[in-house]
Amino acid sequence: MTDPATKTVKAPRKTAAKPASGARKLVKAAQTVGDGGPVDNFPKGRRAQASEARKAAILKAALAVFARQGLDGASLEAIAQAAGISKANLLYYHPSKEALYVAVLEQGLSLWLAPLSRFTDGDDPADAIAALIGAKLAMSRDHPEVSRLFALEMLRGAPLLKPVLSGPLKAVFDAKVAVVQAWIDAGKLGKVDPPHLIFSIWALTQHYADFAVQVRALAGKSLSDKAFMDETQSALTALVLDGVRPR
Amino acid sequence: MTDPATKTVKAPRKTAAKPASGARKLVKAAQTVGDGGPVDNFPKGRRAQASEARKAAILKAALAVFARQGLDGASLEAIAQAAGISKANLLYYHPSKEALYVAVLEQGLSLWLAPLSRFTDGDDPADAIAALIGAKLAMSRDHPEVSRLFALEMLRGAPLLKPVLSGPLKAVFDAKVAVVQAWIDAGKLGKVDPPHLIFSIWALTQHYADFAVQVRALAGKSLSDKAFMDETQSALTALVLDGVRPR
DNA sequence: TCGAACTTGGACCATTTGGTCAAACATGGA
DNA sequence: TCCATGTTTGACCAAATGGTCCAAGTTCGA
Repeated sequence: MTDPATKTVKAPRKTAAKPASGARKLVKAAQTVGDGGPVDNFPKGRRAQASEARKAAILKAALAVFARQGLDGASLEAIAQAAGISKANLLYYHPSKEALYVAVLEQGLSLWLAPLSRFTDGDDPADAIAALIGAKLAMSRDHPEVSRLFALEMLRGAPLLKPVLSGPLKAVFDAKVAVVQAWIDAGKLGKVDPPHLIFSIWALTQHYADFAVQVRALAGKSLSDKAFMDETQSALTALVLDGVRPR
Repeated sequence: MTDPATKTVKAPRKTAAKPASGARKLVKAAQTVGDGGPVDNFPKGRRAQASEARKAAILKAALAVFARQGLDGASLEAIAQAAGISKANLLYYHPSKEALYVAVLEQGLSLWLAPLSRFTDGDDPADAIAALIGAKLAMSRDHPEVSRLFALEMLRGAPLLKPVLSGPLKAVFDAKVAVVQAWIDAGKLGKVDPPHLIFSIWALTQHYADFAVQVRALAGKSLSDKAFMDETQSALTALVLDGVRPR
């Protein structure tokens, strides 16, 4: 603060579009995926509790709205209303719409990455693959909005997520590719293309969240239907493991 | 016009949200998918030609912008600029943003539905399935924006497309499910779940268009790369036909 | 050649919306 | 009890945006 003028200016109405790189924050969040974040379990006062509940409510409401309407389509007013607070209050917790969006993305990131992280080398590749399919499908059932949010972000060209994709995610991805390759080398798996296998499992499972409307229109069911969930899981697992050709 | 007042009022600024059902138009478009639309090949004047070219340019520009930014994120100004005309002129051709969006969707519908329509009963299910995968994958390579546009529409809950989904598309879908079932009954195919097989093929192939950023970030390639295209096609075909388990 | 019909875009307008501000309201510790 | 600190919101503001209007071209058939 050597310039005395800056003291009074106080940012003259958002000049130009700031770099606004919430991307950095997302990369950090992706790296600390397993640890569940800061624990801070010391005794909370009523106020702190209420505040935390509100913050959670805001993120939940924002996720719901963003996942349906997209970043541009969502209005702060709509999110605030869904969270049961005023728009001004919403902006008290998150300085801007994009910051809120980043916070939502950040929160979803761990859920998003968890299944692949748990995909580890084991005796039976078939079991590991089945487990991965199960985990991702459960994710599509229990948190379809998260899946949709990420799909939306990809469709935009992932301006905020790209650093995560080519950074932390690529690291995990490469590791899992190696795992699959090891299975193939050991003769435990047919000669498949490891990267494509992972893409395939993602595509197959996320489809049921992202294209849920279509699935519902054509099959008449959704994953929230227990029978349909089971049926889908077996169908996908069978497809990936054995394909469709008669044996 | 019994009320003299209405004469001067002249619709006081778009009253309430009209039904605005461009959905009807879409359903009709979906039904006439194969015929390539009205042919009208009578001699065209210079004017008509230019007009047609402009219309095409508009739809192309609109597709590009809508597919990236979504209905809400896209601005008429941006589309007009991409098409090289003024916003007012754009609105001369399409009465509203939503109407333009519907027109774009309508145009993409035939491309979108074509591969499945061509999926017919034949001697060898393996060939038919491989062909379907090839066609859908080619679609992802040659018209990724169309794929993304539809994905975007699904993620929104398909407000405009739902009638198409549960109408014409469901009809085609059911027919193809029957085809697959017949193969199974004839012992030409393993005991797969026909609806899920179709969903799977859609999911697998569209993934490479919709999640192209992610694929590029993780695999370093995209379908426009000939080698990667071939590799992807074999990988997906092999997966669907034979699965990953060693034989 | 001439005018009716088709095109085109600059100026405008109303509304929506992201964001700011200051004043009112809690609340919990001293 | 009292106030410093943290919350909450209604009133506002400026920019962006969908859409309208009208005047100025263009084209093409008669």
